[in-house]
Amino acid sequence: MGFLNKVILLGNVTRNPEVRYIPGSGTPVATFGLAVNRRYKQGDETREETCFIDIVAFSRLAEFAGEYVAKGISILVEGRLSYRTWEQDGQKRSKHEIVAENIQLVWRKDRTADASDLLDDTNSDTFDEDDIPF
Amino acid sequence: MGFLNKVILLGNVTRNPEVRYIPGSGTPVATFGLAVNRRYKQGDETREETCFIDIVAFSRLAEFAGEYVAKGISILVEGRLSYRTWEQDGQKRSKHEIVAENIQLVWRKDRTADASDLLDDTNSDTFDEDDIPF
Amino acid sequence: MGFLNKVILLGNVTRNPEVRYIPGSGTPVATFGLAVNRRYKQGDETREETCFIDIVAFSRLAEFAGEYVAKGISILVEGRLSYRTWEQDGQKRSKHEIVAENIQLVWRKDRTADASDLLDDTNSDTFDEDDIPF
Amino acid sequence: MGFLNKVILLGNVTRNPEVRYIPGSGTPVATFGLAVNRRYKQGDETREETCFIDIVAFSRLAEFAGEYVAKGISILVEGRLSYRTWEQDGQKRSKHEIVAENIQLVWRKDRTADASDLLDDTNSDTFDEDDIPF
DNA sequence: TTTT
DNA sequence: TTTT
Repeated sequence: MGFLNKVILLGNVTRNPEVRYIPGSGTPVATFGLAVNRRYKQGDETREETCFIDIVAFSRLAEFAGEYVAKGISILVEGRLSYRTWEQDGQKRSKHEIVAENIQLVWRKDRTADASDLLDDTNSDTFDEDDIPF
Repeated sequence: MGFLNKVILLGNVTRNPEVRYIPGSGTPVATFGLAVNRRYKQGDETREETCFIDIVAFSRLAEFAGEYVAKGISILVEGRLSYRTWEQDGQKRSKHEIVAENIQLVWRKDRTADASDLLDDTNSDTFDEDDIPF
Repeated sequence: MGFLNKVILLGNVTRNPEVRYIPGSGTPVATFGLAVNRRYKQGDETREETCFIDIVAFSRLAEFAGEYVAKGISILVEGRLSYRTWEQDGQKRSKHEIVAENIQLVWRKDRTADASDLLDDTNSDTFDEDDIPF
Repeated sequence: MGFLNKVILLGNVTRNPEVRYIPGSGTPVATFGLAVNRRYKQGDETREETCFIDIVAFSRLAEFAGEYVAKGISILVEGRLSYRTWEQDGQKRSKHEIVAENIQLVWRKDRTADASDLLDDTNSDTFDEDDIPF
């Protein structure tokens, strides 16, 4: 059957990549953490919530990650959502992570130069004139 | 700061939506499960892995889900990846889920009419040279 | 430099695919049209606008398109936006089209089972209680 | 009916935004150009092609663009593909552009720190541009 | 916990 | 386990 599984995240790296090698094939596998923040308004308070997720990269992209991705930098990750299950000490465990298919290093500017506050009302047809802050 | 958190999934609904109402505001919240399969080749075997993830919808989209989404059907979900943490019996628990921002009901045709076999070789890490037809 | 060019469209096929073969290599190339509608409200009128765009597929995906894609059906196309320029009768001409990287055949249900009207207000944080139509 | 029209582009701004105001409503509208490059391999040569497209932003996002977007900078644009038609001097004209729904300012690092080379082999086809039959 |  |  036909499916689609597409994830695009722009966020901050929370852990340096760890690169391992699959026994046998020797394929490199890199794992690191990503934090994607989101600012939203609740009444007149601005709140923030953060999505933490692990990123996994294979092969050449793993080598790239091992070399250029580092804790604290901003990256853009395109990939697919994955769900892994395993047993640990007789317990079932499971985990969501992103299998990266593309990684872009970006350097985001400071918050004055950012459109994220506007996000919720950016459709031309739901625009609230009173809401413009400048 | 500026972030991007975009997820698009086409898969099968694994559980009928459960609709609850937020105490106080009464905002409807619907939750249901989605399975997104992926077929890939390992050597000359065709394998399948499934990503299971919970979908959460709010407000009008929750009511829509409660009315039209049902176990077994195929849907397209656009939304954002979310990570929730809470305490349960003194234990820290956490969970990834998708906050839906758009849901489309689709009806997929049978597998003969599908391009998913072609997709698998596009990952650099599962690529099988013998498979190229030209 | 690093770039990202990602397009995902769910729409109706407006022309049967035409399949040609690149001289020399014999690589198949399929071209067909796609219409993606959008419904929105202007005041209290519901309006509709349609985005027409040509889709190009290569190689195995072109063969798939030639076989299964047909005028009138609904498909999901994932790909990248492309801009071609050429000369015709001494005139510069140019064109945007989508280079498909994945095509899924879908069969959409009738409009009663559809969330597209809800699209503009589906964020939990911009929800307007007065707006709920049921 | 249900449709999906989602575009995500990371590229360079080619023209400073021009901000106009819709007569009557006074809604701001910003327009500027974006170039999204793509590097790919043809045999053992690395080639580059560029997709040029105009971006349109409305309302608060238009004001944001007028203030922060400038020729030469890198931005991430999320939006939808749009197709406009009009008459000019008795001639039918038409145009594709992106209606922005989110803009992120990013600052990309130099090319050594980039994964785009790795991306190219993920397309199953490496076709020869000179051979396209139209 | 699971869909096809 | 966490980034800004």
